[in-house]
Amino acid sequence: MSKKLLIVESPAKAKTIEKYLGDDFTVKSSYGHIRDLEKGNDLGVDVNNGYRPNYVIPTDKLRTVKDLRENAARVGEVWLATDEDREGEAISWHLCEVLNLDPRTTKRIVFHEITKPAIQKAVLSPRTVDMNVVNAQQARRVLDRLVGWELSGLLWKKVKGQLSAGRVQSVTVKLVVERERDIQHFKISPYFKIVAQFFAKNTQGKLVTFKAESPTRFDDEAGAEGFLKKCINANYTVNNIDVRPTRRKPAPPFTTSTLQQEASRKIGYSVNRTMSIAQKLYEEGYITYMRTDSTNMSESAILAMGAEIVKQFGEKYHHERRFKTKNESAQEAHEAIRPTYVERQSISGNRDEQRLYELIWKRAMASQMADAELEKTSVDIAISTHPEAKLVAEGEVLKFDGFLKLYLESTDDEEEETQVMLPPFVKGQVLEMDDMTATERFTRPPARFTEAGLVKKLEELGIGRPSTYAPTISKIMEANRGYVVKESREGEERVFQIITLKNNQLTKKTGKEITGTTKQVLYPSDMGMIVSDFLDEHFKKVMDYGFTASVEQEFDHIAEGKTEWSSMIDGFYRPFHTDVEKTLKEADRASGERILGIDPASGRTVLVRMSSLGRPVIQIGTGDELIEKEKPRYANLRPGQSLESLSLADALNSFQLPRALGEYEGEVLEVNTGRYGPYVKFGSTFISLSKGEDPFETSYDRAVELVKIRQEADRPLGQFQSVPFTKGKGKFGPFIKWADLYINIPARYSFDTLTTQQAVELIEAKLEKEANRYIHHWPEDGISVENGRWGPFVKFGKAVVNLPRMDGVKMTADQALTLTLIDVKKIIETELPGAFDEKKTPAKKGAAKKAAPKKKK
DNA sequence: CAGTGAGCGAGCTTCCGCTTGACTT
Repeated sequence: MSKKLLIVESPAKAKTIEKYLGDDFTVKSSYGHIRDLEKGNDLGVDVNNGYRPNYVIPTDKLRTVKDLRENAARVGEVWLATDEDREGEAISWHLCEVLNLDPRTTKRIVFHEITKPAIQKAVLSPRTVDMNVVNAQQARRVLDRLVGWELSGLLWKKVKGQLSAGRVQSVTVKLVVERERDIQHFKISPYFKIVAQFFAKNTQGKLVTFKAESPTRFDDEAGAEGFLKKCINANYTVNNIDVRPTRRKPAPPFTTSTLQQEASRKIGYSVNRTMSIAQKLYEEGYITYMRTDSTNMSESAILAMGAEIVKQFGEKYHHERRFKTKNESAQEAHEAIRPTYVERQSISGNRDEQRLYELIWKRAMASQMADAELEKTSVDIAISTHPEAKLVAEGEVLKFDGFLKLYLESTDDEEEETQVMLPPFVKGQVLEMDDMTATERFTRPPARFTEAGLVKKLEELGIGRPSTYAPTISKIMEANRGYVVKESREGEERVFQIITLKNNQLTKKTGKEITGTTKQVLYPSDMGMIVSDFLDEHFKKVMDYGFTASVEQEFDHIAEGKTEWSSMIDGFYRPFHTDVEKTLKEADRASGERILGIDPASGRTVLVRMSSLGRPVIQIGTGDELIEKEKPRYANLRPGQSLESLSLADALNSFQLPRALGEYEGEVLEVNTGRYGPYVKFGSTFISLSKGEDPFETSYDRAVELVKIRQEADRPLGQFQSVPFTKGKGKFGPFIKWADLYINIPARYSFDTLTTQQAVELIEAKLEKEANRYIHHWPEDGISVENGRWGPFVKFGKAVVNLPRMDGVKMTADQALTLTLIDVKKIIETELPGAFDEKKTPAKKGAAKKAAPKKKK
C-alpha cells in the first residue's frame, strides 16, 4: 500500500484530479510558487558570483510547505504535476529542493486539460524535471529582479521614494503616456460627407426610405456646397447593382485576455472584477482554468459541444473547429476558458457570476457553430447633372445566422453600423430623392485605452502573462503613487455645418454636438509622464516595446539547452548596470519643471513642477526674484489639468483661491481647496463640495445652499433611548447616526421623508443584528467570537484570530458555540504566542501583530 | 480632516509570475 503524493499548483485542480485518480494518489496543491528571491536590501542575486539566486520560502508559504513536507513523509513516492510551462517547471524543481527529492529521478507529469482520459494517460508516461526549462525560468526571475530593483532604486533617488519600475509595468505606463500625447498632438481636421435620402418601394410594395452616400468627401464647405448645387434639378437612376455573398466566422473560445476585453465591452466589468468572478466560477467547477493563453479545447469538450449544438439548433448549425493559438508568446499550459459541462447553460450564483458564465458559454458554443452567411448589396446611383459623381447605397442581409444565433464579438469602435436592409432594385430604375445633406464631420484622434484595451495591447506585444494582466493594471493605478488614473471626463461642445438640398433649394444651418466625452478610460498622471520620460531617456533598451519579445527568445534558447542562463544574464546586466550607475551620477532630478512665463502682477516667473511630495504644483517666484526669507506662492492644479499642457492663463487663474463669498448669518463664507478637496468654509465649519464641483464656479447661493443642507443634517431627527440621532449622506450612501453607530438607510426608504418612526425601526434592527453578531462575548477579557462574512472568527481586542481548521474545513457557527473561554484563549495563544504573558492591553497586541509582518523583512 | 509644496534629511520603499485567501465597513 505505497500511496503516492501528487502535487499540482491549484487546490481546485487538486480536488478534481484526486477524483479521477482514485485511491493510489493523494493530491495536494502548492498554491503557486513556494520559494522566491529574498526580499532584502540587496538584490537577492549574487551578481559577482554567477548570479547565484538566494531563494527563501516566503512567510506566507511556510504553512503550505510544512503541510507538503508532512504529506511527503507519509507516502512512498512524490509525483510532480505542476503546469507545463516555464513557471510550472520551476515550481516542480523548487518542490524537489524543499522536499528533498532528486530532480533526476522524481516523476514529473503534465496535462493540458483536466479530463479523466488526459490525466490517466499522463500518469502512464512520467518524465523528470527539465532543468533547461527551469534555468530559463531562473533567468526570467533574475532579470526581472535586477531590472525592477535597480530601476526602482534609481527612481527613489532621482524622482521620489516609493516609486516602482519594472520590465512590464514601465512599458505599460509608457503605452498610456504615448497614447495621451498622440491624442494631444492630433490635429483634428474637418471634412464634409454627403448623404442623400431616397424613396423606393419595398418587397411589399410599401414606400420606404433608404440612404446613399457619396464616396467622395470634401475638405471644405465650398466644395460640399458646390456638389449640392450641381445636384439641383438632377434625376437619379440606379446604375449598377452588386450583390456579393460573404461569410463570417466565429471567434475562438476565450483566453484570459479576450475574456477581459469582451466582459469589459459587453457587460462593463473591470479586468479585476472579471477575474475575481471567473475565479469563483472556476472554484465552483463551472468553467475551466481562467488564466490561460490558449484557444485550444479538449477533444471531449469539442464533442460534447457538437452534440449540444445539434440538439439545440440542428445539424445545420454545427461546424467542428480547432483553433490554433496565434499569439507567439503563448505557452499553452491550459485549455481555453470554456464551460466544464456544456449541458449546463445557466448556473446558480449571483447576477455577476451568471452573466459572465453566460458569456463564456455562448462564446465557447459559438466557436463550434457554422459560419454566418450574409449578402452584401452595393447600389450605384447616377446623378444626371453630375456624370462623374455617384452615390452609393449599401445594405446587408443575413441569409443564415449560424453562430450569430448565440454570439457576436464586439469591437471597440463606437460607430458600429447596424445592419441595413435595402429595398429591391432594377437597373435603370428612376429614384425619387427626398433630400441631400452635406454634414461637417471631423477626423478623430485615437481613443484612450480602456483597462481591457491595454491588456489587449500588452498581449499583442507579448508583455506580461495571463496571471499578471489584471495585477499589472492595478499596480500602475495604485492609489498613492499612481502612474495612471481611470477617469470619465466630460466632452466639449462643438458646432458643425449642415447644408441641405431639398426641393431644389439649398439651406444652411449649424448643429451642436458634444465631443471628447470619455468613460472609464486611462489617463497618465503627471508622475506617470515624468517617470516614463525619465526611464525612456536613460534606458532605451528596457523601455523598448520589443524588449520582452527579444529576451523571451533568449529564454527559449536556454530552455532548449543552447545557452547557459547566467551568461545570458551577464550579457544583459553588465551594460544595464553601467547605465544605472551613469544615470545615478549624471542625470538631474526629474521634476517635470516647465516655465510658463511671467506673472503680470508681480513680474515674477510662473512655473509648474512636481513637488517633493509627488504632487504637481504651480509656483510664482523663484531664486533671486524672492527677497530674503520670502516663500514662493503656490497653487494646485485643477482636475483634468496636467503639468505638460497647463497654460500661463490657466496657471494664473488657479491663484484666485481662497475666494470670499460674503457673509451668511453673521459668519464669513469662503471657498477654497484643501488637502481633502474643495470646500466651503462657514465660520469654523468645513463643508466639502460634491464630487466634480468646481470651487472656481461656486456662487454665494450655492454656498448658502450647502450650509442649509449641513444645518438640516445636524438637526436631530428625534431621539432613541434619550440619545438624539441625525441623518446624513456619506461615502457608503445615506445613513442614520445614533450614538457612535452608523446605520445605513436601505434604498426602500426615502431619505428625504424618512420619519422618526422609521429611523427608530432601523436603529432597533441594527441593535438586534449587533447583538446577534456575537457567538461568545467576554468583554472583561476583550475576547469575542463573532459571525463574520466568512464564518466565525475570534476577536481579541482589535486583533483578529482565525479559528483552527479541521482537515482544511472551516468551523461552523454551531461548532464555535461549543468553545469555552479556555479553548479560545488557547487558540489565541497559538496564533499570537505570548499574548497573555505580559501585562499588555489586547489592543496593543493587535497593533503589534499588524506591524510584525512588515518588520520581518 | 482643511492653505502642504525647496532649504536639513533618518529610514523606509521596489520587481514578475505562480497561486488563494484575505478579513470584519
